[in-house]
Amino acid sequence: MRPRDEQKIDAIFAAVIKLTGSVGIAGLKMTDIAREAGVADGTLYTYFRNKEELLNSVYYQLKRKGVLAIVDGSEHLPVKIQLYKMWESSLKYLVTEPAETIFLEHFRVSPFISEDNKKLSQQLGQYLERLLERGKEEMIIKPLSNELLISLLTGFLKDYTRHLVNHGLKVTEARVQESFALSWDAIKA
Amino acid sequence: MRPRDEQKIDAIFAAVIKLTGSVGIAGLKMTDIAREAGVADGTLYTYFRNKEELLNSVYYQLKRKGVLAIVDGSEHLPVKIQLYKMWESSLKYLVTEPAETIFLEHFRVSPFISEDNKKLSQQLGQYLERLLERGKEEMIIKPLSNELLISLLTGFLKDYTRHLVNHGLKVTEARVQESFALSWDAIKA
DNA sequence: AACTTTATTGAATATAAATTCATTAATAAT
DNA sequence: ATTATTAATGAATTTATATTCAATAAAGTT
Repeated sequence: MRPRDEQKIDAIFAAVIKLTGSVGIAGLKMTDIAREAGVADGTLYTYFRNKEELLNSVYYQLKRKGVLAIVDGSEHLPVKIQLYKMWESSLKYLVTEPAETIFLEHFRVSPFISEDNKKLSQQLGQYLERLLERGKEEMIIKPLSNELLISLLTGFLKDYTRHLVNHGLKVTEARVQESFALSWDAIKA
Repeated sequence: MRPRDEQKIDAIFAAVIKLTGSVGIAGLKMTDIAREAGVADGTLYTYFRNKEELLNSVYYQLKRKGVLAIVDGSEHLPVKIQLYKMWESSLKYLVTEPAETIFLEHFRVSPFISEDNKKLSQQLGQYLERLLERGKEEMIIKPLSNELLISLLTGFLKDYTRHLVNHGLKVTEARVQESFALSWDAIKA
């Protein structure tokens, strides 16, 4: 028997993400995905039951990947240092993969998202929450709700990323420091 | 001759925005728009040449409205006060009309947006820029690029809005002050 | 090397959605 | 009142897109 070519799945995922970056979820066509991935239309259906399942798979995979890209094993370092590392790795990750962000944001509000993936959206992010809690205990972070603090960090991060991407700017050490300093001044006690 | 019922245009716009809030641009169907607006499918085409033109009209109108909702005539007041007023009115506006935000964000990356509207996206926002420049001259705002400062303000604003909307929270005076204080601590010199 | 099984292809088909248009209903003008 | 003109309707049509499937190719098994 002939085995599946698992690389194809990666190519298909990459195609979905790349195309979403230019035309959004609204412009995604199975034919275009297939062409971009270098496979025939029908091949998409040996790996995924239908379009909905394909997109939900991409979403699920990106969510997992995104978390891993940010959470590294540096739990012992001071809060501010850990935050800085997260800030840096997030910025680099998001600027490298801007289409992924667009996919995640658009898919969450689309007719395709499954109930399971809707729940997933809310779960993740506990790592950052624990870090902020520690900062509050140590009195170096303002005693405000995590939601407020996280909105500032992630909101700024996303918009700054968009700015860098739109202007073709690199993530330099200076830019990481400059932007992190802004965030830190906001949330520090 | 029979005149056009201009109220219908408003109903159609409202329908587009409302539906986008639940299914995104990707889930928008002309039939659904018509039903939600209380008109027949064909009626959509007496007001708009096609779907693309309809959506671009909604986008254009929202852009103008959004600017007006934020820019009031308080140019003589101190920078910090003006920023606070903008923060407050923006927050109230965005929380009241969350679907509008989704429409604007998704439409910008969609196969429907026209070249004219793409340019429009970039233009607006000079009011805020001038205000920040004034703050820098007065040495009360950090001497950083407007893009960086604006990313922080608008990014945080959007994410905080989303949080309030998702949790059904009201825009109270306390929440406006609390969130503005975070922003201000970030950007102040 | 022949056989079996499953992947792959892409044109054909089915499905979904946008758009049209013959008909009817309102409104204004005469 | 009657007529003229344009809006409004929604079923029919067109167009776009998702999905299927018969034919073929590739890989493993004997």
